[in-house]
Amino acid sequence: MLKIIYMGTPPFAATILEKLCDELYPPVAVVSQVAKATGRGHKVIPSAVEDLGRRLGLNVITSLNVNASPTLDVLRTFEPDIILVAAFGQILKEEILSLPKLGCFNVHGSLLPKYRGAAPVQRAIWDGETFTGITIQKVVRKLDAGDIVLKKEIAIEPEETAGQLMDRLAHLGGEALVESVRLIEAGKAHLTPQDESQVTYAKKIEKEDARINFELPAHQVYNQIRALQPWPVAETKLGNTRVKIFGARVSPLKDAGKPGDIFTDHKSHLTIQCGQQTALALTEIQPENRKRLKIQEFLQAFRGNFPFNKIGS
RNA sequence: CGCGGGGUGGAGCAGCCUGGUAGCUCGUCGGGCUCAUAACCCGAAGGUCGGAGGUUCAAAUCCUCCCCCCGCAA
Repeated sequence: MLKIIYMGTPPFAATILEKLCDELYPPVAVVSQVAKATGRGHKVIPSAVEDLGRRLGLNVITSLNVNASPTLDVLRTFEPDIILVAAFGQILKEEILSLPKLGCFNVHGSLLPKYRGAAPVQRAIWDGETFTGITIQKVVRKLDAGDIVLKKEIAIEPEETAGQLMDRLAHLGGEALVESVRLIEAGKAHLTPQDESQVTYAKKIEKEDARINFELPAHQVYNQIRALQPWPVAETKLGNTRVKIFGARVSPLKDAGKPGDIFTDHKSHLTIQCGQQTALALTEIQPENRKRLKIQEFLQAFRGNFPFNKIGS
């Protein structure tokens, strides 16, 4: 029986852990980030992986730093054959990488060497890619630069958000990981080096990435809106109110105006002029402190007298 | 005990400060107009104003506690 240590934190990693257990590869230990006081009222909520691990009766370890001796010492006692990592959120140092006989392997949400880094799914959507995938790679000291065990491709739907794609990738990632573990266990894995000339990076998404720039063409804004769900969600300002944009579609332009100009019938649609003669019709938005509203519902509050003719700051 | 906004017919909101007949924009149902319509006109149904106490002649409105939703920050 293969002794596996699994490291992961968010729902993406939990989905993969579930698959692993379903396929009779339950880890001897699960490592996750420590639950922090978070959210409204600073409630302490365990990570998705910690939560699932406990529900499945697995041996769950939470650690602020797996590379530090208290946790490291515990991990050693398991004498793992292999360590599997998915969206864990900590960089593994040499002591860990050399711990398991078969090595450490990672589930990455892109087709490496493209989109190395923290936000491969979001960046792929933002860039308007039409397909992406999962790569199972050996973990090395350089981030996401390890040899590849296998890749699985998937199409990105035209209206798909990062959250939806992430979900699908998690399932694909589970399959890819199980397949890889079988290969590795049987000694049949062929590790392929990455083509360094094709490398691109997927920079971490920051809160500041949320601000929409309507000078850009509508399709780019639209991609941003899809890429930033469920977090941090693309936003702009309407008067003094911050407004998150959840849904929109590129719209044929009827009137010409400056980027940020609003065209509305005060009733059923609200279209914004974007750059390069394009326009974006908002379909679902959320003003701060309110819930998500279809554009018709939002406009209703104004009773046919929507007072703004510009959006953005 | 992190900061803040909100819960009013099926939907979205106003009214609350300065207590005194439940309002607006829609939707629904019925009727009319129209070649026709998600358009227009007429009419109707639908709410113990999140819950529980309290103050008052009188509470959506003022006070107390509780529940739920949301934004920020982390």
